[in-house]
Amino acid sequence: MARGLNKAMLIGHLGTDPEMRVTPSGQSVVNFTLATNESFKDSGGNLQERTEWHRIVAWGKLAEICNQYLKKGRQVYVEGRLQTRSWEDNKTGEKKYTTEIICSDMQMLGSGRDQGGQGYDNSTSYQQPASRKQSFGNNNPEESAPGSETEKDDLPF
Amino acid sequence: MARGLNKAMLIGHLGTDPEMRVTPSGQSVVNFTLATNESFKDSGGNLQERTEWHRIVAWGKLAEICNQYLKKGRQVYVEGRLQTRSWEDNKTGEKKYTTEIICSDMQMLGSGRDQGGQGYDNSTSYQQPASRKQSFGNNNPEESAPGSETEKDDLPF
Amino acid sequence: MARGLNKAMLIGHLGTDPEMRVTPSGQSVVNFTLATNESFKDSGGNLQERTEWHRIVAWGKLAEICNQYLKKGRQVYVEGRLQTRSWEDNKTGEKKYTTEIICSDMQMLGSGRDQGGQGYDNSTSYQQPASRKQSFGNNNPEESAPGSETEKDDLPF
Amino acid sequence: MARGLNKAMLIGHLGTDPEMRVTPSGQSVVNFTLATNESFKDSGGNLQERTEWHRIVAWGKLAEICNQYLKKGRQVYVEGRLQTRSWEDNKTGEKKYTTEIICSDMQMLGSGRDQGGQGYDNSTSYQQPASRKQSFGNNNPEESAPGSETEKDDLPF
DNA sequence: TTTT
DNA sequence: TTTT
Repeated sequence: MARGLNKAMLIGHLGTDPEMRVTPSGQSVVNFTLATNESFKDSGGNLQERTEWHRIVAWGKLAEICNQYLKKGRQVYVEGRLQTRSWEDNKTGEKKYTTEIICSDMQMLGSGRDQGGQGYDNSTSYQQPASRKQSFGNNNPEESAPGSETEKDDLPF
Repeated sequence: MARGLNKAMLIGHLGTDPEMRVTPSGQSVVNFTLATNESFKDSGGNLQERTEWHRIVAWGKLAEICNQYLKKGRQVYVEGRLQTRSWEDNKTGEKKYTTEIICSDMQMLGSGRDQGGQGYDNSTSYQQPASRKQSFGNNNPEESAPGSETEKDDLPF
Repeated sequence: MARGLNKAMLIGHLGTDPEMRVTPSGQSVVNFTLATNESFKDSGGNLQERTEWHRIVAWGKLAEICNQYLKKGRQVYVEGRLQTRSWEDNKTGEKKYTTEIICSDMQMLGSGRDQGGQGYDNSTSYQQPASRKQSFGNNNPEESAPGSETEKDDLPF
Repeated sequence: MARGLNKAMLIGHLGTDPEMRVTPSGQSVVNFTLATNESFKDSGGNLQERTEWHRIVAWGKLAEICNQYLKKGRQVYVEGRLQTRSWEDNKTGEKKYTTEIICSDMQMLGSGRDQGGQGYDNSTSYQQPASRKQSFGNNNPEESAPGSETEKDDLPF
């Protein structure tokens, strides 16, 4: 359960193809960068553009889906939580920090035609289970009875 | 899975105590209203206040927690999806519509001392599982190994 | 200023062309509907689809931009606040309620090629000023010095 | 105007009193850190707690309000955009990166009684103007109109 | 009434 | 460095 809210919501384009790896314990992780663009006027009244780059991390099945369907240039919606991790620079021994968005929901936007798409279903989205967050039963039990196989399928399409 | 985003996020105070019922199939549902307040200046420059009322619905364990811990006046954060349902007015036979927020995440805010609180843990929050939404594995499998008992407990405190 | 949070965030497709009108006081208003789609498995394990329809309202320049660039079928991101207004049914005299999203930010998504697009810049977004909300100076004054003409232009493209 | 969405939403407690400074050009800036807490069960099924720390930056009037009313320990809602800036470490000459949330909306939560509060209006919130974002007129001019009946009903149900 |  |  969260005690406090920690949420990031982004719409942007992938700057790189997703990079997939598998942890020693056998879990899938994917990393990619996402650019969000913003225009503003500077103090001289000239229209300027700023691009902000975000580091996205996804785990498990969501990682696999990102790896399979996302490509550099693809427009996506990403929702997740902010996480800053520290690591030691091998060369200097210094402690460094990186802030990442741990993705819990991803949606492909647009038609995918000019996005390097090759026949995927571009309007599908994917959401992580809330199992880590101490769940409290079904959201709407009229739709999904106890014992249904809802979560046992691997892929929804 | 969502195809598209449908999200509401509210911070406000309960206008009523939660009302709990159990469906014929044995599922818990809770309803309450939430007031969000906004101030603005009218065209005369005078500060005006507007209160917007929202109808909140929660299912399952989240319903039970709302029922147990929330009281009229309590300040909460509510996240959910918008849903408009129609029903027939018994007296006139007319079709009517109500828009509700189907709650998937709730957090109690503040210290609870002057909120009618009687000893509850005011900083706990609760989130629905994403089981209805075709999940894809654990959010961060390093923390919650396959086969762990994460979701088998009833209450997180 | 808001006292409380009242926010809706949607990604969906327009179900209708925007309908524009001008109020007696000369203000532009636009209305359109937005569909958000969600798939889920029913208790029998079958994939079901649900479409939720939302009523979107935009005012002022944002209304004009919606009117000019949006078309039925267009995929957009919409952010706004929930507002329920009541009106009297002319035929029955009954009081009725409608919940709408008062749009404060809109973005066109995708490439626009197969969306009825006719040469507009599809990646532009538009955001309402916060003038009604008791503002407190510039967000980042290094970028927009006092006295700059930031808000005097009508159209950003 | 944004082209793409870049939004962070946080509810947490200040880890430090806000630190205010004034830029050479005379603009106010405030910095503080915000802790968001999350509980989860580890793979052994034990309840663990994680605290995530966020660096918040506010400009202009919003900076002044944060400086005046916020204190270490205060619970707040913060909304803003993610921004990563780089700087050179004086000692090592290395390039380093920091991700901050440029605050555009802030709300004090709770009653403020045990939060070091000294008579401020604890339920006030503050929102930046959207002047940098190329605004398009009034959000809802019907509300600013003298004598409109829009807001006179109390309860919609 | 949208989209895939 | 916060909070419960």
